[in-house]
Amino acid sequence: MSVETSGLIADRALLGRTSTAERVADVLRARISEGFFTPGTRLAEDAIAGALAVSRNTLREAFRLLTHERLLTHELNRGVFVRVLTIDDVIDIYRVRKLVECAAVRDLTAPPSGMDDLLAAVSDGSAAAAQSDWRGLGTANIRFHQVIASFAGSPRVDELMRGILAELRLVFYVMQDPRWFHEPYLVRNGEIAALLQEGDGAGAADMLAAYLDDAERQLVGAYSEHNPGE
Amino acid sequence: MSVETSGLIADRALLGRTSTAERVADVLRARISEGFFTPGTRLAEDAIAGALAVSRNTLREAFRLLTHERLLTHELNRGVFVRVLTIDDVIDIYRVRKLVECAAVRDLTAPPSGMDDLLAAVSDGSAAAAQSDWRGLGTANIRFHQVIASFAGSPRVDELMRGILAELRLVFYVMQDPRWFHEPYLVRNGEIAALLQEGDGAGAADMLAAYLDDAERQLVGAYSEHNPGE
DNA sequence: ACTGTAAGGATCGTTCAACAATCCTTCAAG
DNA sequence: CTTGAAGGATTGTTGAACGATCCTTACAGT
Repeated sequence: MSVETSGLIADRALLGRTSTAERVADVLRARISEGFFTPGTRLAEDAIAGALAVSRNTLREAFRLLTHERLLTHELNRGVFVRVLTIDDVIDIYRVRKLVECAAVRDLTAPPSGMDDLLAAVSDGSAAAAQSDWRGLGTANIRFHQVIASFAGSPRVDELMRGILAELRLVFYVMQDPRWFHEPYLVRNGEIAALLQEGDGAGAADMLAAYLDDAERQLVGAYSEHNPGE
Repeated sequence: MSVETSGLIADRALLGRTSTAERVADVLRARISEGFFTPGTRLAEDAIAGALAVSRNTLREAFRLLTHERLLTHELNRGVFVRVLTIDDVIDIYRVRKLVECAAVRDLTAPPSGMDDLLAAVSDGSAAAAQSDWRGLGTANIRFHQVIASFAGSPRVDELMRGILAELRLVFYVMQDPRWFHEPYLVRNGEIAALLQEGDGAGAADMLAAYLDDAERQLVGAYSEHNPGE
């Protein structure tokens, strides 16, 4: 190479433009996670293709992406629907979270890089709670755990966690009253962060496990009550 | 319900027929994992659509699926290619395997259900090795670890593992001499299975960690030698 | 009241053809 | 050896079309 190009390889990602199908998927993903499309809603091809001004074929590519992310379910000849999670799904999601999040922190003996992101998520949560912004509290809480998983230092774990938490959001928007669900865990997030800053990964892992058990219990309880069947 | 239907819910999956795009994805996935399409190969839309007698649109849906599974990469306006793993990918794959497989067995205190599948994988591997069927040995080895992950009892972990191991196969077919890579681990698989049968999950987890460290080292060494760049 | 059948409309599944946008190759010029 | 331009090839996206499947409604039949 004649000139210094090594500084540019980090910019490659910026060049990776995005196709229409992916942008459509982004829009739908955002709409779903914001609760605009609630679980169980059917997404008709003609209607949505028309509304977004894309062709049905392109929309179907986007549907395939989101179906693979488990945000949509696809029933042959019936269309795609926003996923409705069963209790088993919720249980499994927490199984994965316990496995991943605890393993990500258990072997830590020093505050990992990215610790500031974790503290930022905690303080953002506090700020949101102080303003009674319960939706913001939920977002901060989710980011907290995303950062926890990132301590594994693995892109694949990050992506897994992103998907798992996106699924979990499907539940949050089914039940009203996010305050009731998110507020109790604000303090515990702070305690976990403190343990990690002291380099006590094992202690943080134990506390996380208890945390997740409680959250799962609470969620399953509310869910089976809200959805007596199944 | 007037009749006993609870036994039928397990059959629902059988009813879920499959679309053309998914069948096409199945074909391509099999071709990739069998080494027919080697990493780096470009999959031209016209050629493959014609060969499989499906339309380009349907084929593109299949491409999207496989891209999301990380078996293909998609470059805008250039087409899709069979994924070529970098050393960082290999390292990350083993990071995930260590995290998942060890966590799946560490807390076991009794031989889990599915233990027979594990033993079957071991004996299948032995049988394949006895016949110098190195490809069969590799398959048995992969199944062994798939079963290990299944001890987590989580469908999502199962799917994650399926994807991770499918990615790993991309490496196996790049390097020749599967015997050299798979044979040394046959004995260790047996030892791990024995520990699990004694209910010593922690011991099995430790041995798995060492196993995976060795395999990663060996693979990275061979890979950087085969691929000096990067 | 319950089951079965038939017709109709709506939506999905898939294909095909077309065209613009982008990339790759070739080749000539500097 | 690099730059630029022309040309062909492939992808990205659209629109229309048609058969297949599902849903709804209506109409019997028991």
